[in-house]
Amino acid sequence: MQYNQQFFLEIYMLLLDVYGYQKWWPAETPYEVVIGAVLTQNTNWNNVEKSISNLKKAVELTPDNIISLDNDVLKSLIKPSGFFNQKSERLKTISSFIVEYLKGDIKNLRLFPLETARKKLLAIKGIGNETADSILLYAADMPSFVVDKYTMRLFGRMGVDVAPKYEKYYNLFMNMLPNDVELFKEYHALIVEHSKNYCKKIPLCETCPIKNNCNKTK
DNA sequence: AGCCAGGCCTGCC
DNA sequence: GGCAGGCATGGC
Repeated sequence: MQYNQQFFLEIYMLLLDVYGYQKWWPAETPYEVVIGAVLTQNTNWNNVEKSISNLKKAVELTPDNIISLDNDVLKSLIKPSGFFNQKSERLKTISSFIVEYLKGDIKNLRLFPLETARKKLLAIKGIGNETADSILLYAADMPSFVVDKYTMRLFGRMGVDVAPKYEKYYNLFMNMLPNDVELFKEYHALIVEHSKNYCKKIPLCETCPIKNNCNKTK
């Protein structure tokens, strides 16, 4: 199919019109974004909220406090969001990175060029593409588009045939969209909001509000 | 009752 | 470089 800058902006406008501003990421501080980005790996956000609530009741959310938590305590606090053995370690690793290389403030990622900051995050064990880009975009306010399974499924259905690699989708969005942090934030949030309800199974497409743009329903 | 959720790593080919 | 398998809980 033919797609260009206009196509990607049209889909954005369409989603915005249907769902309205999402105002992502749902967190009180940039560091809480980091916590949520790790905890939501392959996990429903509802479960992540339980974990974050548990953490907040236990300590003030700072990298130092998370590092200081006993491992078993940390695991029990984040238990609702699953994979707690891996995720407890990942939270400590990223927190140590923030303390050691960013003077305790994830916002200091902004001191580096985007490419450099991205590579630093991806070098951390347990931080993959989506988690890194979520942190860059929503915690550090840097223009790194977040691609997730939903994004690939939705745009794959619409005939964007760069699947299935994250890198290819990432480069596509980075090249096709104006370099605008607020646009990136809202676009990803809208894709998620849309995908929670639609684009799962073909029968759902019958009532999909943007089905006219989807190859599968044509 | 299964399937899925805002992934990532490892090991094998 | 691609792909299955493992990781774990809670909601529908």
